[in-house]
Amino acid sequence: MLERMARAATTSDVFNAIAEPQRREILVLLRSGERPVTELARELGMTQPGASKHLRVLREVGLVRDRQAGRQRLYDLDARGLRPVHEWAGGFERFWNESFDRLDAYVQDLKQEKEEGR
Amino acid sequence: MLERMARAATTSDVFNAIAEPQRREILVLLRSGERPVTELARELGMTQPGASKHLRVLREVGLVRDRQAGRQRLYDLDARGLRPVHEWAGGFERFWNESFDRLDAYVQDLKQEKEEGR
DNA sequence: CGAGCATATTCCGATATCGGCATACGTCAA
DNA sequence: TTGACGTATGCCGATATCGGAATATGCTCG
Repeated sequence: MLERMARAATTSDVFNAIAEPQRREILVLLRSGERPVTELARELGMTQPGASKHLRVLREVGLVRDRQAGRQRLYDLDARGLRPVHEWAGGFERFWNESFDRLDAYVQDLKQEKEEGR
Repeated sequence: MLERMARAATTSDVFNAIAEPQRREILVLLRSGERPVTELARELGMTQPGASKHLRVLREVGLVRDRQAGRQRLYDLDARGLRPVHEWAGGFERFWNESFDRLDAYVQDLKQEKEEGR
């Protein structure tokens, strides 16, 4: 069934789902509690259909849950899917610290040269 | 100049750059040291042009550095750009733990019921 | 300089993305 | 039931993505 894909479907994994800035903003907003679509749209300055579409993606990768509350549909955060992202990036911690050390050493060198210079 | 964009350019931010699985694999490989393009391609089972293209993206967002070494171009990890990703995801730690707690509580409940049942 | 290896770029096709707009669906309340 | 509100879906245009294949560029050594 699969013809060649142009890019991993945004709907198929968390890394793709959070590649879109507005979706990250939605997730951040949801940390302070569940919300109906319209309110999210308003808070983020997007249209209602826009918000709905992003929420659909987030739901499909399991980052949000929804429940019906009267006429409204409340969306709620389910952050468990972000753990793999955190862990994956964390696997590089040693390396960005290393880079920092190098940078730090470099800055130290510059300072020293300057002081020795005058 | 900017006509409407279909998606944030993959080349413009780290979140998009790491949305592609093969690029994540490249980064992981580079943790064990710098490598020429061909070796990366071989190790990941991709074509040379394919590897080059992914490396270009990674370079443009600053996740890798390259240096010329004879005929080869060696690519090296610069993981500093992954720190924001780690931190962003880390901002949800409290929430996935919460979810875990809930799940845990639920499992406990099930156990208890079972024990009380017999 | 010219051969040859290493890498980058270009062009292509198929597909996916995102935003906007119109509209369908769903639920409640009178 | 009908109306009104809240939300989802469908379609469109512009653009970007990815992989493959061919080809261009770069660098080194004889």
